[in-house]
Amino acid sequence: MIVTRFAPSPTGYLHIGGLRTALYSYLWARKNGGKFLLRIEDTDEARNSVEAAQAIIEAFKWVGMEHDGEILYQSRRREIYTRYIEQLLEEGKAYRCYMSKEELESIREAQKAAKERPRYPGTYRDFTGTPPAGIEPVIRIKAPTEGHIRVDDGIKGSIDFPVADMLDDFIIARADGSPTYNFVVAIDDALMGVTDVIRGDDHLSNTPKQIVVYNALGFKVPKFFHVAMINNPEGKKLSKRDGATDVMAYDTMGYLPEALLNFLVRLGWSHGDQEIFSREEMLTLFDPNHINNSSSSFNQEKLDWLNAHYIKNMPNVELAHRLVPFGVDLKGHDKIEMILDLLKERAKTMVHLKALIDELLIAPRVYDETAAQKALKGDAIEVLKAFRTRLAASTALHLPSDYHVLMEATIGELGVGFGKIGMPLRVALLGAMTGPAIDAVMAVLGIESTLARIDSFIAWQATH
RNA sequence: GGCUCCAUCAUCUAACGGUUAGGAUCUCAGGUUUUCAUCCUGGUCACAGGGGUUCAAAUCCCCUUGGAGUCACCA
Repeated sequence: MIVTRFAPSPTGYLHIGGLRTALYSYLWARKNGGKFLLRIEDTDEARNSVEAAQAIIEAFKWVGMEHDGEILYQSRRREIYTRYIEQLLEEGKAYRCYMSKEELESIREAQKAAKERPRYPGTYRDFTGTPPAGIEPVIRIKAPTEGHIRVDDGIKGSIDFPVADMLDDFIIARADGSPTYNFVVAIDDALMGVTDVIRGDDHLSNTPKQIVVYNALGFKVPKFFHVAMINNPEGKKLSKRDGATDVMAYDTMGYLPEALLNFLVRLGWSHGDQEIFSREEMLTLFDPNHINNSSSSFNQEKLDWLNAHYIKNMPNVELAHRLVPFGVDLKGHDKIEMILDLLKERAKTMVHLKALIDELLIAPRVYDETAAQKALKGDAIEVLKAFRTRLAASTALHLPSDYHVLMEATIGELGVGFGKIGMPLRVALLGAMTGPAIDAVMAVLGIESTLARIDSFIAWQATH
């Protein structure tokens, strides 16, 4: 069985890059009928863990991703780690190091000055004498001193890390007894039964250390997939300065979770030429072995395009429902279908769609000057008045075509072109030169509102 | 600086050594739309550079260059 996990450190919110690796992990587990676990890495900053977990759960909920089982908090697993530390101590695979921070620091300085790699020299590795007084020891693990550690990565291939150039006897427990990251990660992954670790590229150089721990404890090393980072449009690492990195900010901005997920799944992974992936398709097609090995840049235009696509293709009932959190309540409006059909293909985001709905449903307070000027050329106002008269005399108009007939009749009577009626009407009803088909706008507004808007405009132009 | 990773259009990417290097976003030009948007059609745009290996290289190897990550009693 495939078991994956997402193991964020509690920094406050779910990062867009984190969501991608979480998504990959989720898809891979679910595709194989396995498990997708969640673990909070709060060995150090225990204070934020509750909020962080909630923020992550909230984001997971928003995109419709669910983890299996209970959330694991590393801060609550101290005894487990302590037990393994003691085990390693007893087996002679780890040892107490009494070197003071100051001494360690001066050694590092000397090494740097000599242009050597800063590393712990192994002073207490085989120490048997009496330890110096007054120093709380840290626990170091005995790492190999030569040869290579091989990481078989599902994305990068097989990588050989030369031990001499990158490892030393690293600390697995601090002076206060608390375990360190690389130690607990390996233990938890092993204990949780994680078979496939899908995580960010930035953990690649941690992997040899974790393998040392796996080996010392006799655990089976999982399969690793190190996904390259997401860069900003300038090609640099994505940071808070690049605008939205918080997943939930995309909700606020009016992005649909399915669009964001589709965008992220395609950012670094592909399936031939396919661009649009439903949840079901992701689930059946995703394969971490086809993840691209180079880093990628976040590009807003494509997200916008995807978002527009999902808005456009969403059933109106569903769309109306999703619009509620954005402050749009169309419940009870008898023209919901017409309104949404008219506007959804013009919206890039839900926020945009709300704006479009408001523009349609709320009578214009101001008229675009240049638009009005253009629309009122010649005897346009007379045409508008003629139309108004016809409209006032009409009853039972429902469809756009009903209003269209009325427009045709007006210009037929006056012997003018369609533009003579279309433009003035457009400005009168919407206050601008652009917008949805004008007959459809009238069908949405109904006779009363349409008349009112025309009258307002006529009154306005009389004073201009 | 050491170690490691990465390198195809502006961007996301395809290519199982043999293709006129394909698709998508963006952009541009047409068409549809009384307008705008959508939609449709078409165009511009890429194998970082240099060496090898091979009948044949975007693809394999090496070097250069350029990016990135990481080197803690952080995670």
